[in-house]
Amino acid sequence: MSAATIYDVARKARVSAMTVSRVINGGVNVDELTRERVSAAIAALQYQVNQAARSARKGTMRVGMLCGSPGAAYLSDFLLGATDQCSQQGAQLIVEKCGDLDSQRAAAARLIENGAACLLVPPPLCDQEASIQQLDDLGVPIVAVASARPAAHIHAVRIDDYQAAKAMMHHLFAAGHSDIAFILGDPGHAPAQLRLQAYLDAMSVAGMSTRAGRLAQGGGNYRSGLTAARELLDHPERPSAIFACNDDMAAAVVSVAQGMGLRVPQDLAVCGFDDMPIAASVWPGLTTIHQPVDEMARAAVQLAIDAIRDAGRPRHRVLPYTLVQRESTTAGAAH
Amino acid sequence: MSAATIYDVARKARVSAMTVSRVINGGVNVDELTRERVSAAIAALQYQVNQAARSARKGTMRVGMLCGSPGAAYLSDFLLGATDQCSQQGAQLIVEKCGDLDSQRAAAARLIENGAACLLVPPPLCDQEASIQQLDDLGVPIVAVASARPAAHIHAVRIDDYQAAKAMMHHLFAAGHSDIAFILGDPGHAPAQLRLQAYLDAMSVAGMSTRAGRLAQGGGNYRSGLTAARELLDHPERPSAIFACNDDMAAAVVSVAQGMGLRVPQDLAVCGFDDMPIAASVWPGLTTIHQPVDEMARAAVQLAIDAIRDAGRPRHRVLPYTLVQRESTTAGAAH
DNA sequence: CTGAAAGCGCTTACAG
DNA sequence: CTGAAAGCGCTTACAG
Repeated sequence: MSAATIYDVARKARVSAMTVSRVINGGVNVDELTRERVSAAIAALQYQVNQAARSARKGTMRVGMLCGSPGAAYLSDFLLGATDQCSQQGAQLIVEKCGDLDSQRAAAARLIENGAACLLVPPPLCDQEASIQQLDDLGVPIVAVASARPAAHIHAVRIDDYQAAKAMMHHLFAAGHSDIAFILGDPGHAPAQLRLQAYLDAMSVAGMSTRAGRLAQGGGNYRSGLTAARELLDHPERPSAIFACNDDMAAAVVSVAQGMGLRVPQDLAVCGFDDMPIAASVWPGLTTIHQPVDEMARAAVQLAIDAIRDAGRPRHRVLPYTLVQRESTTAGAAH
Repeated sequence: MSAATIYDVARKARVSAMTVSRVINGGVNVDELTRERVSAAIAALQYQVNQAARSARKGTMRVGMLCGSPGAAYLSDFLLGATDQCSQQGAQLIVEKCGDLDSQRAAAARLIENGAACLLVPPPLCDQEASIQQLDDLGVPIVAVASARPAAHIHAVRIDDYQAAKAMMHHLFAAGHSDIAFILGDPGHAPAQLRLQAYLDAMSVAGMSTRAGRLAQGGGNYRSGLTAARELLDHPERPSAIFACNDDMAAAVVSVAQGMGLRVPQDLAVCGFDDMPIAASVWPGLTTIHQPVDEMARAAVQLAIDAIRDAGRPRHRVLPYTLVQRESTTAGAAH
């Protein structure tokens, strides 16, 4: 049988299609009892709005996305989540890549010209003040994704990087580590600064002043992780654990350690951040913080759609992270 | 002014909307002169079909995509191209991730249940015979993407991996290299075998029998590239160039070489394959083969849509690759 | 608070 | 080869 239409629902609830439409669209001016009858009919018939028909009437809702780092590992997951959420809502996702500020301006202009009524801005763009400022002037709402400290006047979806890094530190403490080193991320990556701050605060609160040779600057990629790891592990007194600001660098640490004949995690515990595919594919698997990229993308799209439908105060959603325990910190650890 | 509708075109061409519709849909039974009048009107008015309205009438066309390696570097570019092409054609892209054969069966079933009328199958799935066989039984057309040797009875989009690798060999020959080593890719990656074959054939045709110690097995990722590079460069007589089966491994070769104090490209030329983001981000930049991932995705979607509209003989499209010359093979080379 | 009517832009039978 | 009519499923004014 084919899908139920608004008329099926109307008949079952003994109202007009108009009233069903009102209920669906969160409309006001519907009697509470009527609303319940309609809702019950919708549930019974498993009615779903025909998005194509809706779009035919209202025009297609378009969500634009600015993409500043085309090679980013999280991007494909983000696109998966974003396109799916758009489909479900009958919206269309349009994406433009861009680099510097000038190209961003051009890309944003193209998105808007093509009908984007709201812009999604992932890192690193969402963390650059000049970038956000420029977008602000465009007159469409902005949704920052995974920004470290989103401005109050724009929408935002993120995790709490600070608390997540704290949680990781407590995991290491609980595993018996006290001499923990940290590899910093790309200086341009704002959330990385929060992670560093959490490391420093956790060490300080635990009464473990960070000794010299326990911090190394990384650049976020695997190669920079190799260099940083060598720097930390060449120290005469090795740390017992290394917390890398992301998984790529943590994977590099494991590789360097193993190259030096160290066993992970027995001789050196290693942990990362982000839970990118590499975290599960190296051996031993990396203990890390899972960022719910897919859900963040869906949430961002939903904020965008809500903002398009009825502009309201900017909303900030903080999604829960998960500490994923693998073998790089705990021998024989279960997932 | 708002976009032109089919009625605007009809009025301008002095025909009915019906006839315009026929022309748009490649319909038969239209007088040649009428068709020309209509086409002219379409061009003059810059008419574009309102996909939402069309979908409202015909139902939304859905293209399914099976995703077997969620972390793959090409995936985000592929999704970008595929979603964009789908939008333009008023189709919807739905994606399901999967792993082994059982999960593939389930994922494909879900796609079809959700309305997918054609399935896009990227690597590695499209190169596994069992995988294709299983999908064949589903009754929807299949489009293999970047398959090495696509079966004749399914649609396919790819580049000519063999010719591309040959071209790379000729580039190296032209740069004065004759003692060239090769790092093999993931054994499960079928196109990698074509690249190896091209290397072997090119060496043989050039009269340069491959000496011992000139082949190293890699796994496709950066780490395996490190190991393979060390193996090749520890040989008492070093090769003058290394051709890695993909960019990740080529980047690793550069790193190992530089760690040994070798200058790239003066002491060692290095090249990769695929033109992933890493190829441009390392120093020196990697000479590599550009795969037009975006266009391949668009072409795949178009084949899918054509197959849905009117099932015909399977079509195989071979897209042009590009040899991208960067600094890793030629000192001071321009892009 | 609720509904009858008209229309979004296109396509599907059905005539001629 | 061409067109008038009806309808896809929904929403937008407009009444009441």
